[in-house]
Amino acid sequence: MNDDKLSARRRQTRSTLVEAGISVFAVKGIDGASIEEICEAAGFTRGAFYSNFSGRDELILATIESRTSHDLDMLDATIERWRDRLSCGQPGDLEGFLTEFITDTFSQKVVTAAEVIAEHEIELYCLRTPGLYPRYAELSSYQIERIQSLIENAIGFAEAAATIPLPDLISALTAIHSQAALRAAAGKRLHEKVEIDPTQMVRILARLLDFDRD
Amino acid sequence: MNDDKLSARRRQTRSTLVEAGISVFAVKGIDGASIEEICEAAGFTRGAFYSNFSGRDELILATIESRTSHDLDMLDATIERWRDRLSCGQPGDLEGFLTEFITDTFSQKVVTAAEVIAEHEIELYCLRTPGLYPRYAELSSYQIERIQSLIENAIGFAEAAATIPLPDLISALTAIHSQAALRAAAGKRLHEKVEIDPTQMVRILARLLDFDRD
DNA sequence: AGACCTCGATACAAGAATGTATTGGATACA
DNA sequence: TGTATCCAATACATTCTTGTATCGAGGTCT
Repeated sequence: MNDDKLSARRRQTRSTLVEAGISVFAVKGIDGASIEEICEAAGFTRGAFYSNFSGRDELILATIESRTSHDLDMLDATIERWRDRLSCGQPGDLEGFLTEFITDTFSQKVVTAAEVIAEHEIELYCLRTPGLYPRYAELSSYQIERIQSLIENAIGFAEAAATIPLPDLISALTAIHSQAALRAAAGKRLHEKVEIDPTQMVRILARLLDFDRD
Repeated sequence: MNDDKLSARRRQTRSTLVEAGISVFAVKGIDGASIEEICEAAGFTRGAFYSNFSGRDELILATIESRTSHDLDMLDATIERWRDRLSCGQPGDLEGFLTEFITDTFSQKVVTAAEVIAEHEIELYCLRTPGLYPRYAELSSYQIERIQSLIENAIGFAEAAATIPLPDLISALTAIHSQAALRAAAGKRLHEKVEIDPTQMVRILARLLDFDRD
């Protein structure tokens, strides 16, 4: 987690290995991928790997740390953007507003098909690896917090109210997004970007809100 | 798929291996589980395994065939039950009706934590295994068909109309269910049963329908 | 420039997993 | 009872994977 102490070279190597891991995991699964394969994909040898990580689990750990930290930055930036927006006027048309909101919140999260698949793979891996689960759960909860904050803002801005408990609303949206991403990734080549049509989520979100406007 | 030609003994062995596979997959992941481990869990040796399956993929295939055929039977039975109900009266209170419907449709599907996790594991494995994906997709689509049929019935019975396209409605419900099942399975021991509180799904479904009643 | 240090490559040993070929016990059948 | 068949156990050869211990190139500091 603390990359700070590491030399630039080392940081670069680690990050290359992490990226390679994602690519290989998407094809072979986490346990199906040998350390050797990952190193090969990264252009290193196993020597480099074991000099940087104690083993597979530590690579996974580095992967979720890096991924989450990136996602959190994106979410925080989005929160900022929407906070600004709060002060400068009306939402305009509802459809457009929600579409923009959903796109902003969810679509920056993941890009290539490989990343989507690897993310699901990692989720399961952490679920069944006691040493990894607590950290995974912690990092997930940070993301949920941010998303909740975003949704609260947006709802307030739209002068609306959630008609179901907020946690349920959020988990529904993330579930739908996560499934949609996986479906979209299924067909594609690994490095194709995954585009998720926001209309399903928009429609559902719209239906789960009450609008006080007259 | 055609167990018909097999002797009872052979059928029993295969099914034991399939069950053992599910247990082991849930702990080790599909690629993390050695054939040996699966056999050990089943009380057989590798000789039995290779006498029954050509390799890991064929075991997975047998697993999804067996699982799906069971699920389809359940769904068909549920469809029957609801068709009967159509003829014998009013839905009564809406909340109760939807709760019963959701429970009926989704809750019989999966039982233990191990099964939930293994199911997700298998989904990803099939996604990245070209030889398995077509069959997996085919079997999934049968299930979707049944669920769609159920939902159509229920909506009609409740004298309601979906306010978003039916496929979107269904995929939303399955996504929510699937995520809820995984979350519920996460904490538990492998053979504990997973209970999914239907209220989230009920509330959302209710919000996604328009009721023509007066 | 020279000594030091960092970091990845190489070589090696040990262990794990796979798949096959063969064996032996049980069961069905005549 | 004898015999043929089926099916899982055993034994074995091979390949894959892992982790460590060592080496050496390239950079850094004085």
